[in-house]
Amino acid sequence: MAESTGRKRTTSEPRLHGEMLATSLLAFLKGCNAYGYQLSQQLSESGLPQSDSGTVYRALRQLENSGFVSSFWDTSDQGPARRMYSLTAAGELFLRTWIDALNRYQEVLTGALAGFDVPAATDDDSTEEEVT
Amino acid sequence: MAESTGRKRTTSEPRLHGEMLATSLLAFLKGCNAYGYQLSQQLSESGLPQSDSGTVYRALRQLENSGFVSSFWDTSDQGPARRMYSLTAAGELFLRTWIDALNRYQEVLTGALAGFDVPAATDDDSTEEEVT
DNA sequence: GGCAGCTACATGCAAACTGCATATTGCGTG
DNA sequence: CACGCAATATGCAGTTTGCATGTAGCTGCC
Repeated sequence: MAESTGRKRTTSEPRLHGEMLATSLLAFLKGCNAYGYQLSQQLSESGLPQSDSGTVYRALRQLENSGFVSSFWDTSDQGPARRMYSLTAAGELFLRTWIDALNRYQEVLTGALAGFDVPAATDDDSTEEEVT
Repeated sequence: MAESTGRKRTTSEPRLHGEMLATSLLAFLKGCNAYGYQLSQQLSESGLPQSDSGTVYRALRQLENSGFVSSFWDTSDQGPARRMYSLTAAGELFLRTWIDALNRYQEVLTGALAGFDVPAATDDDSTEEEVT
């Protein structure tokens, strides 16, 4: 319609993307093989931030280029052909490595809050309550 | 054409960036105020993936534009002036919200490795499965 | 038949982001 | 002085992303 050339970052919610999107996809594929549309919907129902379907398809392609997933065209069912993805050994290894890094990351975040108020502490916590 | 100008994506390690960098910075600032160089070094020693110092400075600027941190020039010590950052209330709220999303994200990842089905994720943590 | 609507994947574009190099200023030291 | 470190900042080109849009196959409905 009007001059809508500047589209990025308007008033929308945050979207899942980047490495967190990629690793979420790998995690879903660890459970069972799936295709893009299906994964996109699983993400919508996962409680994570929403993700753009175009970004999901591109992320899957990149994961394939990196060797973390493999794909083939599935025409066994009706409807448009589906590109079925499955996790490779390299993808699973990457996922595990990522989870290790994620634990350190989470330590940094929760460690910062630890001295103030952490409702559901991971381990023991002394008497440290709301500080206002 | 130019053979030395294209420097991206050669053979380097993964770097911390994006929202994970931003939230790590917020977490450090939750503990105490700090300036960019200092934060950049804390990140280097944190066990997280390394981060580029230029990216750190730009991330801090963006956090300030978003209202999550505030800054002032500190010239009390010797040496070049330091831009001191401190966490704002909005930044702390954002950090907490992010940690909530992070927990869901981590459930997705670890749930995938745990055993393909996490039906009762409420309070069924009596036994810990070891997945070989 | 016509056609709207859903499924499933893909891409064009401009804005945003990133890695690397480099520039700048202030200070200390041999 | 020349050099290096501390501390911040930016230019550049390649990459990623959000949003819109386009393609094609199938179903339901009149």
